Amino acid sequence: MDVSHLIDDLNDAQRQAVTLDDGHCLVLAGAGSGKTRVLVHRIAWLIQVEHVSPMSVLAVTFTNKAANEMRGRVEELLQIPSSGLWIGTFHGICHRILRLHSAEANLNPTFQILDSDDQYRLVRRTIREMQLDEGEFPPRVVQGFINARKDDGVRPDHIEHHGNPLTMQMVEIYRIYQGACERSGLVDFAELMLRTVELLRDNPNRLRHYQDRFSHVMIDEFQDTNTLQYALVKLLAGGARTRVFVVGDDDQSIYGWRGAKVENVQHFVNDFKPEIVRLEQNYRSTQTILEAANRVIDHNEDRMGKNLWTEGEQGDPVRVFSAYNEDEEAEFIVGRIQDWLESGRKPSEVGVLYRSNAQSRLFEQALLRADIPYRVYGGLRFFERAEVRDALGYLRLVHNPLDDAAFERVVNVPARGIGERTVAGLREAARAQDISLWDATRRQLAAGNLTGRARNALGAFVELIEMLRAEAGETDLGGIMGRIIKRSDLIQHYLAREPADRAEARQENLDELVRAAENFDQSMEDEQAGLSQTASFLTQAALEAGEHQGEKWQDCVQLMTLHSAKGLEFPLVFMAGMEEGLFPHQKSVEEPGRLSEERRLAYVGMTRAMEFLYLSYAESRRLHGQTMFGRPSRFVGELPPELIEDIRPQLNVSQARAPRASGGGLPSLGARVRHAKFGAGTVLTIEGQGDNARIQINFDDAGQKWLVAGYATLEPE
DNA sequence: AATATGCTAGTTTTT
DNA sequence: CTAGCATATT
Repeated sequence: MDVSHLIDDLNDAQRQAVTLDDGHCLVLAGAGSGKTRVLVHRIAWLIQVEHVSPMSVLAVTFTNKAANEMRGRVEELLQIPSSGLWIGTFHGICHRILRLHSAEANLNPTFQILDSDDQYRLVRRTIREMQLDEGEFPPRVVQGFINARKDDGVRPDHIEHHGNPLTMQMVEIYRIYQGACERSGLVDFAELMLRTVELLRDNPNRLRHYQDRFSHVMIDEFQDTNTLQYALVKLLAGGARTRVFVVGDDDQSIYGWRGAKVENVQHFVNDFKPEIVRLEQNYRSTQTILEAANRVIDHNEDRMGKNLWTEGEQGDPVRVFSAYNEDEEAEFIVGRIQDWLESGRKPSEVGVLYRSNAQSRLFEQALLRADIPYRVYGGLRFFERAEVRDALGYLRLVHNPLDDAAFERVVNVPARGIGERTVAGLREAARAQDISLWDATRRQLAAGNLTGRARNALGAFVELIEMLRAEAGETDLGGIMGRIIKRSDLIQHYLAREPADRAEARQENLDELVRAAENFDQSMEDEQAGLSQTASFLTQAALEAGEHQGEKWQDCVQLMTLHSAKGLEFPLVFMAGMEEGLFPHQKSVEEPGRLSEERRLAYVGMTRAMEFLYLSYAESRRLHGQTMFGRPSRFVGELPPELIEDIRPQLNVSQARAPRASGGGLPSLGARVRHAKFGAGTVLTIEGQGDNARIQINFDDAGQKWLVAGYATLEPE
């Protein structure tokens, strides 16, 4: 069989990785070095050349997008459907394993996935039930605590609280929250992983089964794995003949704050003694861009070491623009985009990257004024929208009466006169008898424990759900979904409560939801696992929240955070807001170890650019309602001068705009002043007027001080 | 139960 | 400044 197509267009390093015929492998894949290609060709090579059964290959990614792309490309290369081959996200794979062995995992066979929004609600509910102060135990923080413990593989009993009462209380919330999940048959995202690891750890037979089955385990974006994911890899790789092939880039590890452990790359080297292959040839960017990115990342310590190069052109210098303020920065960028479009190139070839979402507004406004189409990444995805979640809440309750989270969500949406007091009574009854809210409601009704209004309202609600449940038995998924939306009166609810355009958008999304249900095709695996059509649909809604914005692909300028940009590429890239405090973010500067992650983020941003790269910063910026004077980001300073073109050389703030402080009156914002004791500094803030004014000054040597104008003697410098 | 007002905090995100 | 949330009011 001719297999040359599998290796012909690969470079030496890529080919070495693809054809490696023994042992484990770590591919250190630089940005734009063709790592997906290597993974895909590796899988094809194993199957076609080494005659490995597709059943024996497990390929794991972090996102559905990556999994889908990999599957598509494998099928394209092999020219056959990739049946038997397991390709999926960590969570998708774990979900599958848990479905297959729900009994051994001590899970209700009809368990459903609790997504972050419903997890948050359940955690908040738990805190309230425990009569704890939400100020002292913010649900967000507790949710993060629980997930972080789970990501570390830790159950409440094993958390070291060192007698710290706050920690002990959080552990207790974790415990009670977990109990509520179990009773309702709900599994959160982290739990999918943790249960699977526990299942395999405590079940030697099951473990051996998977170890025997998977002779090849491949992991994408290995630098993003957390403790639990690494544990899973180690378990699966415990089999004598299992070979592990991981691809990653320590320089692109930007998710440490959510539990990713770059150290896993080093651990992998120590634990598995893999062959290490470096992919350093880049097929994306110009020499200049790569050199600049290399020089920035070079300031980090403890790297595995890697130097990107290209056979491509030198290219233009990296352009650095120093704007007077954030408005001028946005104007500049939009002006350059206009030039780009006038030269005949496309909006979709442009990426505007920034550190935090709040920065998008400026660019949205400026692009709107210039009438340039744009798309902002982030925000809610289809299955995360409130109306979709509300409708799915009904489906969940219809499907599983034990699902208290779903019950809470829909019992009074739309408002049907079931108030907080009524629901509180139901919760108490449910807890007292250790039954679900649904059963408690039915018993309360049957026992005649409820008074007039509440009884009628709850009676109608129960009737509604039971009617839907009866109908569910007689029609298909699309039919049920349609009836849920019709009978629940959700659309009326939005129309009455919200402005027309908003409500119409919700209505369209609900129509879309019905269409999605109608067109839903259950996978063979789900069917074999004994899942109902509805259960599959709900699972997919939780596990794959859908496209961002759900809009059809348009030719738009792409606005996104640096984090979202990972994995993407654009001919023209702007990195905006390159200021100390903003990027690197202040919080990352303060916490040790976080700065190098910020630098990796800068590296990720720069390596998105194919042809042209602009970095810009504003000398003054309104932030939290105050005008701040920042310094350019240290990352700008780390660029080699010979690769840079300064579009506007940085001016001293006082020369640029600010009139000099004049005797008598108040100095201007940004003015340079001199104080007898503190020396020279820059005026940051002025509050009030005349002699009572308070002036904040950033002294070059003494740091930031607040002074009162009437007492402090300030000389213009 | 829906609306008005006041207060506070303010990175990054996938599953 | 402003969005999101909690409390107060009708």
